[in-house]
Amino acid sequence: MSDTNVADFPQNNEQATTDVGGVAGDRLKSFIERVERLEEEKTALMEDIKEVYGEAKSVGFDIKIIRKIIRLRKMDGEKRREEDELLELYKAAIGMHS
Amino acid sequence: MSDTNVADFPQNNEQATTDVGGVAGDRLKSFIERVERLEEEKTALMEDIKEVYGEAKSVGFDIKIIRKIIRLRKMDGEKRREEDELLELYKAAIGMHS
Amino acid sequence: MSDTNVADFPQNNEQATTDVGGVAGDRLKSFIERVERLEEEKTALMEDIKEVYGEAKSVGFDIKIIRKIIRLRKMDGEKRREEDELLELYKAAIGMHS
Amino acid sequence: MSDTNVADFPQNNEQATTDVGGVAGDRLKSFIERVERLEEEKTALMEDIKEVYGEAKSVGFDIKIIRKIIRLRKMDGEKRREEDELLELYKAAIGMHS
DNA sequence: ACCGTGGTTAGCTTTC
DNA sequence: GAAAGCTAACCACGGT
Repeated sequence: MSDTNVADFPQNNEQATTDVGGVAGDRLKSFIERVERLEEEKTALMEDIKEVYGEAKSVGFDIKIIRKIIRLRKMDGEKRREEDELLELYKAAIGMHS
Repeated sequence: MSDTNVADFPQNNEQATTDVGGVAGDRLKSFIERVERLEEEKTALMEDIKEVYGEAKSVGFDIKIIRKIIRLRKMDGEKRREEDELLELYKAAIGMHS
Repeated sequence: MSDTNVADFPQNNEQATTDVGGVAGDRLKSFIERVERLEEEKTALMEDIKEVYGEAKSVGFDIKIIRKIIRLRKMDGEKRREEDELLELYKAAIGMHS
Repeated sequence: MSDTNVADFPQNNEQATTDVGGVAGDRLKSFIERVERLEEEKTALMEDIKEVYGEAKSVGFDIKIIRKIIRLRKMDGEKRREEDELLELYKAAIGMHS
């Protein structure tokens, strides 16, 4: 935390939190840390998602198909074309080559 | 959930969970729903992040600057980790196992 | 080159280059071939890189180490650039235009 | 070149090129620089490719379609499915919605 | 409203 | 064949 603290860049390290160069240091720092905390959580979530996919894969599912299904459900409606692709994937997965 | 349930596609809708076309329907459905739940959380998090940025902006900060600082700080962390890994590699190369 | 010429797909094969279905055939073809040529060069370059690694390996170096060093050096460059950009941003924020 | 020279890390800076810790410094440095040079060229090429796409776009072409054509030509054969997608894209481009 | 940039995801290659 | 790193494609945001 101390060595490469970029956020402190235009800031004095005296006791108080006051402005330097027109930038309210502490306020800024607080925003930065809030974002960083949220991004950490987001990263954790992304890892969780990956794990679920890994689990599904290890049980024999085709991740590509699952992803497509999820995307499809999100779109939900329009894009019938995607459904066609899914159908093709299913057929390929079953070994039913078109 | 009922209208465009693509996941059910190659599946019979009888009572049980059994295989259809080599795909274990219920198992699949469970994976899909877990991912969807996690992605919802992720979306919420992304909204939170946006809010923080918005708040910062409304108080006069430049979002671009904040983003760059955060990226820089992330790079610091990554760089340090890479350096540690490199050191490990060197040690291993010399035969100095940790 | 002649057998599966997909690019010609929506095109008439008459003498001239004119539009078919709203797509200017010759123009399109030219772009495609330029990209393909560049990608060939890129592929060659990637092979060269591989060769260098192979050579290094054959002389006893640990490729993993070399890769990591290169990545680290690249990060250094990127970080410096980012820092410069941040400085510019700060200056702009203060109204100190370079 | 002088400040963060990671490659020099476990190396003495005396006059000669000799081994330190079992690693032949100069030799290593040479490999690293060769790779870096090649990667620079590769990056330049990637930029050129982007430019071509940009040019095509500025003249009204749909980059997505061009990419798909190029991919298709590279695959050349197998993957009739891709061709179907291309057909759909064409139809959409022309405004002929399926 | 468009463009450019940056961040996310997906596919591929390569390594263990 | 599983895991990771790399590359490429995609998408969304912010700025102009």
